[in-house]
Amino acid sequence: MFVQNIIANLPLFNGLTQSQLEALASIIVDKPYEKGEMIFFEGTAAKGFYVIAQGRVKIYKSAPDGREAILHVFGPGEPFGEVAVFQGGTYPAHAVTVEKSRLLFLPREGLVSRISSDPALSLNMLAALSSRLRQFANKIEALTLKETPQRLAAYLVTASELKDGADTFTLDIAKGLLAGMLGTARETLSRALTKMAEEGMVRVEGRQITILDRDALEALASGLESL
Amino acid sequence: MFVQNIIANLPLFNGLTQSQLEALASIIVDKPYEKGEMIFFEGTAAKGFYVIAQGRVKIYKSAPDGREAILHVFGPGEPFGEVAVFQGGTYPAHAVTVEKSRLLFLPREGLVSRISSDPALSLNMLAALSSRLRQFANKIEALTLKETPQRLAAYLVTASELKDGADTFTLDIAKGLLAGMLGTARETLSRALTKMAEEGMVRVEGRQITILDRDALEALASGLESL
DNA sequence: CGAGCCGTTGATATCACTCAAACTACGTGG
DNA sequence: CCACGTAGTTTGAGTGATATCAACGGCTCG
Repeated sequence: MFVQNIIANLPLFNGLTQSQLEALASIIVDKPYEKGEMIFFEGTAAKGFYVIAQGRVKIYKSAPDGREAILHVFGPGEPFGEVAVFQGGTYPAHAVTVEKSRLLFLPREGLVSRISSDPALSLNMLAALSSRLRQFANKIEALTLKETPQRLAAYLVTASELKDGADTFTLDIAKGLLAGMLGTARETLSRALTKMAEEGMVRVEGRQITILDRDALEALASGLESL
Repeated sequence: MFVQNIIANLPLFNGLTQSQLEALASIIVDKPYEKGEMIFFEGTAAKGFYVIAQGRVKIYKSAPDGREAILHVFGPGEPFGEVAVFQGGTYPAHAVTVEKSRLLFLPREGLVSRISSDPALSLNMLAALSSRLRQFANKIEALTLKETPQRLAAYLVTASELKDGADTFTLDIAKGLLAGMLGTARETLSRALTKMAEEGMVRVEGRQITILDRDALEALASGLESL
C-alpha cells in the first residue's frame, strides 16, 4: 500500500487535488513500529504529527507511581499529535504502539503553510479537532457523572454501532486497555462485565461480545454519548 | 466599550487587518444576559458561536438526576461554542451565565468563508481548539489519576500563576462552582480546603486564598498541569 | 427583615481501588 | 508435539476516599 493511496482516502485530506496529495505524500515519512514501542513522550518538542496506516496507538498520561490515564486508542486512518503542531510545540501526552504498526509522519515544516493556503485542509483540521473535543467532553462527563457499569454500557452500545449495529462483535482492544479507557481498574471492569452477563444483558466469550438486551444496555448508559 | 475594540484585542482575531475587523464587527450581535440565563442547550442546532465581552459562562453537561459535569467556566475575552460551527452543527453541552454578562454572538454565516479565506484566522482557531484539547486532556488526567486534594492543589497553584504568582489572591468563582470544575462535591471540596489549611499549606478567608507553603502544594499536585 | 444562596460540619453507606493469587490462552523453542 | 514463559484475565478480601443525606450558620439582596 502506497502512502498516497492511504492518505487519499482519509477524511483529513478530503477535497485535496491529486497534485496536492502528491506533494503531501512526498514529504511524508513512512515508518514501521514494533508493538510496545514509544512514539513520543509528553512535553517533548514536536516536529510534526502522525497518521496511522496500520496498527493501533495508545495516547496516555502517566502518574509518578506508574498508573495511567488513557486519552485515546487510535486505529488505522486516524491522526494524532496534531495539537502540538498548532499550539505549544510540544506533545501533550505520551504515545506508544499497542500493536505492531505502520505510521506516517508528517513533518511540521510545510504543513502549516499548506494549511493556511488550502481552505479545505484547514476546515478539515478544524473539524477533526472539534470532533476530538466532543469526545473529550463526553469522556469528562462520563468520568464525573457515571459509574463503571454505565460507562461500560455506553462503550458497548457505541462499539456495536461502529460495527454496523451487529449484536455480536469482537472488541478490538484488550480488556486491560478498555479498563484504562473507561478510567477504571482491570478488576473493576472484569466484575462489571461479569455482572452484566449474570443479568442477561450480554454474553461474553473472550473478546467476543453478544448484546442480548440492547434496551437494558441503553437504559443503563442513559444519555452517555460515544466515548 | 465598542464591539470592534473588544475583538481587536482578542488572541483569536490576532493578525486581522483593520478592515477585516470592521467587517467582522458589523456582523456581530451584542447581547446582555442576566445571571443564570441559559445561552444554549446541548444538542440544539448552532447558528454561530459566542465571545464573552463581560461576565462569566459555565459550560456543562447534566445527568437526568440533575447532577452536573462542568467542562469550563469561561471569562471575559474567551470564545465558546466554536466546536458546533466546525463539526456536527449542534452544541456539545449546555451554556449558562453565572454572572450578569455581555456576550458577542458571531453568526456562522460568513464565518466559515472568512476562516477559509484568511490564513491568520484559521491558524488562530486551530491554536484555540488545540489549547482547549490540552486543557481537557489535563482534566481527564486529573479525574482519572488524582484525588480531590491533589486536583485542588493543582488548581490553586495555577490560579496563583494566573495572578502573576501572587501568594495571596481571590478566587474568581464561587466554591460550589470550583467543586464542580474539580469533579467533586461541594462538601468534599470544603473538607479538602479545611485540611490543607490545618496542615499549614494555605490560609482561607472566604474567597481569598493565601499560599503559605508553595512547595508543599506543588508536591501534592505533582505533575498535574493547569485544569 | 425575610428568602434564598452559599458554605460548613457531621454521620453513614458504598463504590472502586489495591493487594494477592490462581487460571487461561497463546506463541515460542526445544 | 509438548513444555514453558508471558501476557491477559478473573476472583477474593480488605480498605479507603468520596458521594450522599441532613442540619445548621452566615451572607447578600431585594
